Amino acid sequence: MAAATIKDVAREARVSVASVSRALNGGGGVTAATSARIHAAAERLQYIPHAAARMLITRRTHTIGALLPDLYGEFFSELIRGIDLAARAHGLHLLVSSSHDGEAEAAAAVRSMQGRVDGLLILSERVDAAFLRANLPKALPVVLLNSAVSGPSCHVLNIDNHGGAVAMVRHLLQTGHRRVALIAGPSGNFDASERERGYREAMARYAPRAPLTVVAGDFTEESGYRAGHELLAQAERPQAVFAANDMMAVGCLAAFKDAGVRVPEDIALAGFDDIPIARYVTPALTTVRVRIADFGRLALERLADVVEHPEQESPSADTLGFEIVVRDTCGGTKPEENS
Amino acid sequence: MAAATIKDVAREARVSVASVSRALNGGGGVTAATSARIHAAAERLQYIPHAAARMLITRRTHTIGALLPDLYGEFFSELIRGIDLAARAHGLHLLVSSSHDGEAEAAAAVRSMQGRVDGLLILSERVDAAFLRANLPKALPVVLLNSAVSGPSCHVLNIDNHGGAVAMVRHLLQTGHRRVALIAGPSGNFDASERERGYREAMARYAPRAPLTVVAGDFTEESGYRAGHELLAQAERPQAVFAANDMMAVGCLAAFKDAGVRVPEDIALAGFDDIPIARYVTPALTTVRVRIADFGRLALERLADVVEHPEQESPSADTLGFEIVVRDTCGGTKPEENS
DNA sequence: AGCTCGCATGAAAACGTTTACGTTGGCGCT
DNA sequence: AGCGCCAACGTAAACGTTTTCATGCGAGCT
Repeated sequence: MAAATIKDVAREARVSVASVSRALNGGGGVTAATSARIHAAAERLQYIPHAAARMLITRRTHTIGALLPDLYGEFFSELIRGIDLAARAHGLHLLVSSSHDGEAEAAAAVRSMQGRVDGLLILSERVDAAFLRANLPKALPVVLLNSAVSGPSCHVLNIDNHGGAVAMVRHLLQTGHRRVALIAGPSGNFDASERERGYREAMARYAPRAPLTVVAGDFTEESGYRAGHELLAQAERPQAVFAANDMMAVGCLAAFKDAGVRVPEDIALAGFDDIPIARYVTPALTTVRVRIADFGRLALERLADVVEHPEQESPSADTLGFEIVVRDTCGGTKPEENS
Repeated sequence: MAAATIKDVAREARVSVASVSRALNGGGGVTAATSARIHAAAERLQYIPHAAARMLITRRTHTIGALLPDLYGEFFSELIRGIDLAARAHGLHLLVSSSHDGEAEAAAAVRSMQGRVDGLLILSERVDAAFLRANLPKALPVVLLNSAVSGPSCHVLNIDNHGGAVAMVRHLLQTGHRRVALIAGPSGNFDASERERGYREAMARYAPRAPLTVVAGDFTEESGYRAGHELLAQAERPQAVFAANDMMAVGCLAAFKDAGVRVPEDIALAGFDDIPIARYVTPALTTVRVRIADFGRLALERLADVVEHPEQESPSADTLGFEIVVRDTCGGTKPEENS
C-alpha cells in the first residue's frame, strides 16, 4: 500500500484531481459541499501531498538553507534555535549545512543546495560578493549574517560589535576608570576588528587624552591569559581591561588571579558575548550580551520577506541590538541598554 | 535565462536526454567519446539537475531529518555537528527541526517532513513506539536517540548513562570514599533514571554495606544548590556526592562553598556530561564525558545503513562509550576508560 | 424566451528527471 | 552470405502535482 496520491483522493471523492488541488490549497472555486467531501476523503486516505511533485511544478521548496562555519557551543545552538523557531512560524523547513571552514567546502555546499532551497542564510568569514556571484544564481535570495560585505543586491544583518564595544568602554570610563586597555581578537576577523574600532572610537570620544593600550589575542582563553600577564608587566598598568570576547576575559581573569591582582578592586575587567561561563566565573564577568536567538529569528524573517517579494525588497543592512550586563568584574552597578 | 535543464544539455551535446542521464549518473552504456561530449556540454551550461524532478521519479530525497527537543548549548551543537559532518560524508542533506516540546508539535513536525526525507533521526522524551505507529509510515527508516523504547523494527542508539554512572560511583568508592550520595535528576527523565540505576547498582556491587542517600534534583543549578545544603544538613554527611548532571554539581559546589565546606578535602564531588563550564569552576569538576559529536555521527551512519538496505538491517540497540574525566573535585588521579 | 454572465468543474499540458523498451548498426559466427 | 547478438543510443512513459483552458449549467436580465 503505497502512499495515497491526489488521484486516489479524487476517485474517493468522485471529483477531478483539479478540484482536489483547489479544495486543499484553498484557492477557491469549489462549493462548500464538494470541498467538505474532498477534505473528508483526504482525511480518510491520510493523504499527504508529495513534496517533490509540488516543488517541481511550483518552483518553491518551502525550505531555506543555512550555511554556517564550524561553530561551537552556545552561539551555534542559539542561532539555530532562533532560525528554526522563526522558520516553523513561517511554515518553512530548515536545511542546515554547518562546519565549513574552507571556501571550497562552502562553495560545494552552496551548490549542492541549489534547487533544494528558496533562499539562503549565510554566516561565513570567507563568503563575499565575489563568492556569491561565482557560486549562486543571482535570483536566489540571500541574507548574509555578520558579514563585512555590503554590496548592492545583497542583504546583510550584523551583530552590533562596534556599538557594543563603544558602550562597554564608555561604561568602564563612566565608572571611574581612565586607562582602559583592549585585548584584541584575531587580526583578520570581522567581529574582532569592529570591536577594536569601537574601543578606539569610544576612547577618542570619551577619554581623548587617556593612553591607548592594545595587546594581541586570538579569542582563545590562552591568549587571554598571556595578554593578562603582558598587561600587568607594563610600566603604567591599565585601570580597566576590555577583552574582545569572554573566553579571553576568562583567561585574563585567571592571569590576574595567579598574579595576586584583585578584580575589580585593583583592576576592572569586561568581556563580550555573554557566554554561559561568564556568570559562573568568580567574580562573575561583566560583558556585552547579544541575543543570538533574536539574531537568527530576524535573519530568517528578513529572508522570508525577500523570498516572498523578490524584487520589491531593496538591499538592507540591519544591525542587532545588545545590552551591557553588569556583574562583578568592574566597579559600577548602573546597567545600560541599547536596542 | 532560466536554469539549464537536461534537455538543453542534450541539445548542446547532440544526443538524447536519456544518454545525458546515463552519462552523468555513470550508469554505463555510453561511449567514452559521447560521455566526454556530454560532460563538456553540462559544464558549459552549468547544468545542475533539478532536485525535485529527480526526487519525484527516484523516490529518494538524499535528505535525512533530525527531530530534536528544545535543547540548549553544547549538547545541541555537538550533536548537530556530528550528524552534519557524517551526513556530508555520505552525500546526504540535513533537515533540522528542533525546539519541540509537546507531543503534538513533534507530530506535526514529523508529518511535515513526510516525503522530504529518506529517514529520520529522533531525539525526544515524548516519542515512543505508539507515536511512531500513529504518525509515520512504517516504511520510513527511523533511528531513535537516547530513548527508552526498544520495540522491534526500531533502531535505538543510547548514551551509556547507566555505565557512566556505575563507573563514576566505582571511581569514587575506589578513591577511598564509602558513603556516596546521589543528587538525582527529574523523575520522568530517561537519562536521570538510568543514571540513578547505575548509582544503585554500583553501590550494591562495590559497597554493599554503605548507606544509600538520594536527594531530589531536576537537572538545574538551583536544585543542585538546594541539594547541597540538604546533604550537609544530614546527620551522617556523605563523603562523596555524585550529581546526576554537571549543572547540579556546579550548584552543589556553590552550596558547599557558601557553607565553608572544602572540596575535595571535606567532601568529594562529581558530575555527568562534561559541559564546558565543568573545567572552569574551581575546583575543576570531575565528571563523565560523552562524545556527543560521535553520538550524532554514529546515529547518522546507522540511519544511512538502514536507508540503503531497508529490510536487511535488523533492529539494533547500540550504546555509546564514555570516559571518566578526573579533575580536582575528588581525591584520586587515576583516569578510567570504557569502550 | 433567449441571451449573457459567472461559477463550479473537468481535461490536459507542463514541470525535469529516470528508466523500460525499442531501434539501429556492426561484428562474429556458421 | 546470412543470421543473430550485443552495445550504443533514442523514444516515450511515468512520477504527482498545479494551472490554464474549455465546458456545462443555472440564474438574472431584457
